[in-house]
Amino acid sequence: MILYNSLTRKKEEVIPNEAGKFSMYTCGPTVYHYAHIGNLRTYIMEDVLEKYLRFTGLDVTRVMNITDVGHLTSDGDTGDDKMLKGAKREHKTVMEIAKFYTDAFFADCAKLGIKTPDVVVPATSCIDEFIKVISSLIEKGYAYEAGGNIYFDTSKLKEYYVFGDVNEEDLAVGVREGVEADSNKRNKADFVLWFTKSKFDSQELKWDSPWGVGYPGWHIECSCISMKNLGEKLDLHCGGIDNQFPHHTNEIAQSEAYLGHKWCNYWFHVYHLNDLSGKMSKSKGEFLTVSLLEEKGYDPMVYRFFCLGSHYRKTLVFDWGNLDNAKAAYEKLITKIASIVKNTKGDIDKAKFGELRNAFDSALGNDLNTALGITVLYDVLKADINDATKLAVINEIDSVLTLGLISHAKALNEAAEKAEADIPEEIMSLVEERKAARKAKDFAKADELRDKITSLGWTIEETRQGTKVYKK
RNA sequence: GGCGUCAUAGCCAAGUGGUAAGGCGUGGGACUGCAACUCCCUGAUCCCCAGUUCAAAUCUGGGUGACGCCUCCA
Repeated sequence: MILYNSLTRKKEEVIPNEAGKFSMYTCGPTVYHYAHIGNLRTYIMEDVLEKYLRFTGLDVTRVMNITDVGHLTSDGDTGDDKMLKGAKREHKTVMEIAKFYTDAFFADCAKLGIKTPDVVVPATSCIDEFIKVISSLIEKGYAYEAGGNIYFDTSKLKEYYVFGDVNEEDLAVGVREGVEADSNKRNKADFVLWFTKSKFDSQELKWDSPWGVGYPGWHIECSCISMKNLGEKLDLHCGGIDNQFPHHTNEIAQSEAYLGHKWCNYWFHVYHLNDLSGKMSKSKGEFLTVSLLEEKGYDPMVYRFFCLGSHYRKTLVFDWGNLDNAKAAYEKLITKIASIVKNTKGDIDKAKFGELRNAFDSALGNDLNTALGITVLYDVLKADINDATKLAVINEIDSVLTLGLISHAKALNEAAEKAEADIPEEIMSLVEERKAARKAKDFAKADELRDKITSLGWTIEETRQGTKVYKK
């Protein structure tokens, strides 16, 4: 496939290190709170990428970390630990918080059709690995101790700013409020590998290390977890665009300093979901979670459909009107599929099947053009082929898009049948009464009866197939 | 200030030099007692300026705007 590589800033043909196999690393969540739907956009797009790579025949191994320690709100020496903040807020221990929000994260993922990666690793389970790599970095002269902490020395690298041509002098330091420069650092861009003497000393989770009792910096976990599980050469690393710098830049610095050779070939960054006022965050505006979407009557799949309608390298603006737009489109799509899902007779037209499958393949194969992939879905529905063939193609497409197309369509049909069977006597007699009124052209009475049926929580419609009654 | 991404109809969006796909919405129509459903029809010269070319939304140069990052963030 062709994919935009953030590292080279070009679209490139993806060539695995080892033919037929593919290693993929994903920056997982910091489990201090629920994920909001902006966070989840990234995981949705990564999920589609993973499934598409499998669709093309690659044997993908995907690893994700869970950040359950060491992620400070500031990388200076002064920030709070996010995990500890969460724990304080909820009067729980850090481990309880981590467990709770890890479970919540995967529950949300499941609702959105996001497959759990093959390997999921909490940072706290790899402390030995971190210590091993940090020790080695010190030995090799890439890290130093200052003020009790271990820092990575970015001046030892030939190239540190790999994602853009940055002149360090031009970096604005402390542009954000509340960020202080750390005077222990030898260079502006140096970052902490291990904390022992943080000013913030109430850190709950600490481990012994050659440099004293402490805890790891944020960046080291991803490098170590990736190298431990996927080896010295990684095919693709993905994450949200905001992680490009400093997190991913630092990962490359550490990993390649440690390994002594190139580490990861392709970098995939998903752009943000914004609201009307800009970047979505957990602290401002509505805290949009999957549960909130459900409460408001949106199937989580509608949100997935909304995301797939746009390109991962484009900022997507969320507002309820846009989501309604996606909801209407998604429901219409399901309705259309529901009308063909019953009719599976006939042979699959192999040639047409291949043609349509190819159309989808080349859409996704061109820098993951999911919007065009969805268009292929409409082409399939309109194509002059039998329903069995249509369903076969849709099934293929949905193995990548995971919009629950066929299962939702079947559920829709079943629900309609069930609803019909479940209509209580009381409603049924009103419906019959209304039919009689209509026949007698007493439309005032018919409308009155429809209002009554509606007020009892049922909906009645005249469709081409006759009167349809169903629970709201 | 530096770096990066993006810029096509009300919204989402395709398009990778040969004369603007598709979806949602809107408006109109068919059907229906009405409504809903369904079906049909309906819209843009592509942020601006200059250049290359027989031909540019697509290439080049210069602007403008939005968003992101520059040590919390997906």
